Amino acid sequence: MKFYDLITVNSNLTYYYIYNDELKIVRASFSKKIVEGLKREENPHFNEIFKTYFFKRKPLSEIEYILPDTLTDFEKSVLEETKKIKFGKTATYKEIAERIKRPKACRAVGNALGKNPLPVIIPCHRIVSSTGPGGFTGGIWIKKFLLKLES
DNA sequence: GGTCAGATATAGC
DNA sequence: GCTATATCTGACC
Repeated sequence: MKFYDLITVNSNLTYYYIYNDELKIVRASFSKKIVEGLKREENPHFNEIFKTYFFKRKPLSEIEYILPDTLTDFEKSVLEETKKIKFGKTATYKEIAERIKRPKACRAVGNALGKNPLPVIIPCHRIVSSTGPGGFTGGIWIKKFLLKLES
């Protein structure tokens, strides 16, 4: 059984997350679409963690989550490296590519991050292009908002 | 400013 | 199944 809950960040930004009965996050998004058909079950534990991040601007606590097993090793590596980026820091697509021994696979890195099932928890917004802000699924303004939040 | 490289997914044949 | 095309890019021409 899966449930979801949400955090209202501001008037036009809401963070939705889905968790299972083992209290592990399985999916998150800034779009309402991923939670359609699911039952909302408020969860004080996760709620508190996300509130601390969004409103007190503190690093996200360790959160238990499950990555879909449909991800390839390459994608898992990308997400793992991304997760190592500290609060307030940024990295480039190239740096991630180099860390997973694929220095020329920077474009593939972008692709993997674009499919990131757990935005914020896996801080894909901290990955920027060397030529500009890069992109962000759902809107670049969300990325800018998150970076500003951490600055 | 165009092109190609790298991993993957999806669409079309 | 294979080819073409599209991605949150970067390097080299």
